[in-house]
Amino acid sequence: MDLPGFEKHDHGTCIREGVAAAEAVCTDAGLHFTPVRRRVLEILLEKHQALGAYDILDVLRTEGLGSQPPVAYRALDFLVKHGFAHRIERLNAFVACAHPGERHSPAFLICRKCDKVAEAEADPASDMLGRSAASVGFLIERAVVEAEGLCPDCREGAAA
Amino acid sequence: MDLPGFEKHDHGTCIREGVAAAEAVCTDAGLHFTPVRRRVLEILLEKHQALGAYDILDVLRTEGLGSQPPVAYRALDFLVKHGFAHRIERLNAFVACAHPGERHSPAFLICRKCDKVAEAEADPASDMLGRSAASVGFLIERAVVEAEGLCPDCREGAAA
DNA sequence: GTATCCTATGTGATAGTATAACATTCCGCC
DNA sequence: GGCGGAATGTTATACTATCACATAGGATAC
Repeated sequence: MDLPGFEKHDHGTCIREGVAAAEAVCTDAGLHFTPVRRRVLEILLEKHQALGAYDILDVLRTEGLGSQPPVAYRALDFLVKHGFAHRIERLNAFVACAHPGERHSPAFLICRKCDKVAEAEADPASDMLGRSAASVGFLIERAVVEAEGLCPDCREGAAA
Repeated sequence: MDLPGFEKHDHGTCIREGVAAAEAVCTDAGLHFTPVRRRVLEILLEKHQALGAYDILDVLRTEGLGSQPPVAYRALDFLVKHGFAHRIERLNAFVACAHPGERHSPAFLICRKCDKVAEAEADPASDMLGRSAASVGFLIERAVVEAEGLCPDCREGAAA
């Protein structure tokens, strides 16, 4: 499995590909990939970290792209809805999707030290939770799976 | 697996046992199971639903047990810290623990229709996420696993 | 070409969630 | 009876998110 957040990679490529993928999907589906939406996705892609809506709004503000919370929230809603970004419930924050365009049910590994977030795959039907749910007749529509701990780099540096 | 939230049960027993278990653990560990803490646990145990901190505060207020947010948050922090309750990140809300006193890493099934929450077990090391994490060297310390969907009862009643 | 509609954006106000900071009280212990 | 730690009371404020309504822009129908 590839966990882009924690491995060496060409980050410029990351950003370009993320934006390009979103653009392609939008063109295909007739969605409007407007300047604010594009810029918010770029901001998210710039780091493998989760950013709060107000962090993003701060950037938009300095760039004259919007100054009120709804501007950021609307762009984020669009990105999340169409699978270009994900919301991290644990952090009330957002990350760019690592596999835009593909159907997936994401799981996240969140480093509590450096705040990096990696996206893994966790098909809810296949694991223990899925089996418990099936056994009582619960229908899972969406699953939030967020693990918190230490990434490989931070583990090395610190005993705690 | 037993999922108390969705099965017929004697709910009075639920409450009494929950409080008794917490009391026993506190006595053992020398923790102070104060009136506010006890009452907040009771409030949570009254429903198999997640309650917001301010919902709880409303009840405390009518009973003269406290009127400001920190009162509720402090009691909830205590209950969560010692495993008598859990926070549901997806809902910014809290539920009583279904297995107080036992070590466990909980997973939740949240019904989007009736808002009931059942607690299941999801050992993060055993599933797909655990394997991805291990394969890149990520150390999982805590996992949030929250599935949203339809409980057995609500599934019957509704096509959607 | 302009009327219309739909989508997106701008903006002010407010709702909902959570914590900081500091004073006070309670209780066990010396 | 004084001390120290834990819990609580209270005020204020920070952070997260949405509502409501006005405006703009671009496509389509006539």
